[in-house]
Amino acid sequence: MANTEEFTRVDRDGARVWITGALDMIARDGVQALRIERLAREIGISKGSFYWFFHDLKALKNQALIYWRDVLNAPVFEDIRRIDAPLEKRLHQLVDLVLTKRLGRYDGAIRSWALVDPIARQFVENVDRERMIFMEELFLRDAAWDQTAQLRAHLFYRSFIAESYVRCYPPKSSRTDFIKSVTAHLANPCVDRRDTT
Amino acid sequence: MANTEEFTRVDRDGARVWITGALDMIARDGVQALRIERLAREIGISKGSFYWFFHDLKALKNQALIYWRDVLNAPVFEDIRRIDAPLEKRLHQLVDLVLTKRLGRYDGAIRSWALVDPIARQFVENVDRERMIFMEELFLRDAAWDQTAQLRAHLFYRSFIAESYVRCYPPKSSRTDFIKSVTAHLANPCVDRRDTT
DNA sequence: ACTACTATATGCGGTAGCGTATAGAAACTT
DNA sequence: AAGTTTCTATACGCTACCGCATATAGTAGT
Repeated sequence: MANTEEFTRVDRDGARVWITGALDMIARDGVQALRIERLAREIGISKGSFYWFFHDLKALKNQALIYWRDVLNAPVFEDIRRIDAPLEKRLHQLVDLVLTKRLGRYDGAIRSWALVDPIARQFVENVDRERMIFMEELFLRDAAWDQTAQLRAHLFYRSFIAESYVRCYPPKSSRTDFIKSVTAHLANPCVDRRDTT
Repeated sequence: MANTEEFTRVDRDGARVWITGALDMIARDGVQALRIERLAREIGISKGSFYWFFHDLKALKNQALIYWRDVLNAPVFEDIRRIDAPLEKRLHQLVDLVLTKRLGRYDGAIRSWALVDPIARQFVENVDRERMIFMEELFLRDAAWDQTAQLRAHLFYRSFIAESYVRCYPPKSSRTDFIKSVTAHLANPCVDRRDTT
């Protein structure tokens, strides 16, 4: 964004090691802990390599965000769109991809990062927007007539986000139990609702 | 926990300035950014004062967590319990206290902290547990007969948590619109649900 | 004079981390 | 086989301080 002249080397294989390493380090210790030499030690590659691929730490961080957005998120949409199944089944697929296959493993870290850095925040906002368009589409296609579809889509998404930060589940429920309940509960609209007002 | 012999001074007024200042700084820049001298400059009090109240940074951090747990959370329960009203109204009160009166303003920061620090994690887990007991109680009292009460309590809570990290709302909805919808949607159980299986 | 609290000065560790330069390995041209 | 590209390893020089902890003196109220 600021630096238009990016290295052409950032999409090479060697660079990916640095990028995923950076994401791991950020996930473990927070963005502020991400340093070049520290990371070099961690992934077992010398510092010289770093300066061959990136021009400084800022560049690496930027690439990490781009990587998260483009190679860790976008493909999920495609995967889920491809299979044609009822909403609930699709949601299970999504859960599987994001939680058990751990495609969403960096979400928490990057959101925490976004709390303290405007650039990261921008990325998160854009990704959220894209994801929500996808989610709403998913819910609306299944039950276009229902007014609560959008709301349910958002509730579902937020339950996901909260997964990174909340380790508390209903009594006698495991994490997977809970997620299954949420999915089942939100996949179908509520036709008749008790009115207590 | 580790250091049993705490200063008796930590609950004095002067200490509270440091503690809330620390929380503010953590919220703005992350835990790693919290330093004694930096904070002294920020709140405009000299460093000597710090060492009069706390014995080191670790002690301050601990007090910040205790403060968050005991004076920023616990009173909310009392407030909501005191008023006797239907669930939905109570939830609105809760939203008002936590979001507009900003009693939950440090939640995001502390959860991010918990991601990288086991001690903070411990606090968050305990607070979550207490809060969920309270929330479940709230939902169950209103509709003890309903099976989804617990689930709805958790969905509601998680929507809250996600508030710190997601700035994305349904099309043409403001934040308050959305929160109102969520509250209305989750306050009442679903009596009849379309079954598509 | 005593308690509660603040300001300033000092000392100084430490040390992590940046960026560059330079040489070398491995592979693949030609 | 020599040359070129791609990537890695090591060394250096530095330097910026930042930030901790203590000591000591001062203010203000009671």
